[in-house]
Amino acid sequence: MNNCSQHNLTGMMTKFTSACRKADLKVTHQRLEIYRELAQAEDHPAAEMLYKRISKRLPTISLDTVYRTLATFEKHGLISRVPTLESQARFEAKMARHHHVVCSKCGSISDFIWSGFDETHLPAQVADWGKVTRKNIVLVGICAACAR
Amino acid sequence: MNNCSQHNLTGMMTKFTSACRKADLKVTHQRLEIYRELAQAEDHPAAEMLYKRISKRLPTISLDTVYRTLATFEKHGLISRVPTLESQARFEAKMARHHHVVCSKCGSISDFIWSGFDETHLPAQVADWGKVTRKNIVLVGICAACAR
DNA sequence: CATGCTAAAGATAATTATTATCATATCAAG
DNA sequence: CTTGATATGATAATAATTATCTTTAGCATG
Ligand SMILES: [Mn+2]
Ligand SMILES: [Mn+2]
Ligand SMILES: [Zn+2]
Ligand SMILES: [Zn+2]
Repeated sequence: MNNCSQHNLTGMMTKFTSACRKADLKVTHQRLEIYRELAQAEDHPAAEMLYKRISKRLPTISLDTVYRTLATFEKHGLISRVPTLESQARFEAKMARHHHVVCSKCGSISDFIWSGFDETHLPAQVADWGKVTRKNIVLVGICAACAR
Repeated sequence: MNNCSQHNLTGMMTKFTSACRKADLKVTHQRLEIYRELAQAEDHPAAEMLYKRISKRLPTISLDTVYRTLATFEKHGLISRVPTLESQARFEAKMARHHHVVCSKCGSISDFIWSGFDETHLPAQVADWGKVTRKNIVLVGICAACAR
């Protein structure tokens, strides 16, 4: 788990920049740093955590900017919010289809892929409900570290 | 969707009462009302929403009691918290295995069952991560009502 | 490469969601 | 009915997120 090293960062940054241009979003220093930090994070950080990490390099950034920027990115489909059981929102820049395991003890979130599931058709009753845009699996359990 | 009328309420209340006794939880008026309200709700209400509904019948109840009681119930496995993308926690008393569809427009949460999925084995990599206790699917999309 | 328009950032404060503290009330055992 | 432990309600605190408003800085244009 979590050993799939993220696609090359420089490539992601280039794509990010052009996506901003396309979406009429200004490519600011803050946005670049927030995106970069999230893109290289493997732990699905919350806004507060991202803020702490970015502050080291960019001490003038405000927490509010992090929140607003994440919301903007999400709206434009540049990042996504991870479904969780806690009250704090968690984010990721990895947009490739994958799923999550959450440790109910330490709150860590890890990725896993399951193409077999991705290819399966949803049960018929779901079609009546409306139009599904994302299929996420959220496993909950106790990670190896927490199980000691 | 959502047409599976909840198992008979009286039965749920009886089971709830004996579960409380077994767990050394006092069977208070408030706990009964909170559980009853949640058991008959089909919409996975947040604490605030439950509070509003219960207040009509029990005007002296406090929001804090609702929060504490839900936390207690959850700890004892009497109810569960629904994974969501929003910052407000949502709950349900239905403990039978099932999954959720979330409307990203109106925030409504509906149930669906998928025994085919429930019986499938998880991919091998997950076993290395730790011990999984719950497998939830969270579909995100636009419900028929919101799609107009 | 200066100028000006406009979106974005930062400071500040306000909301919203949830949790803690503590005095009083209530459950349930004897 | 008395008693002792627990739960509740009042109050206040904390955590998470969002709004307002002034200043700053992308970036298009000449
Ligand atoms: Mn992920
Ligand atoms: Mn449900
Ligand atoms: Zn853990
Ligand atoms: Zn809807």
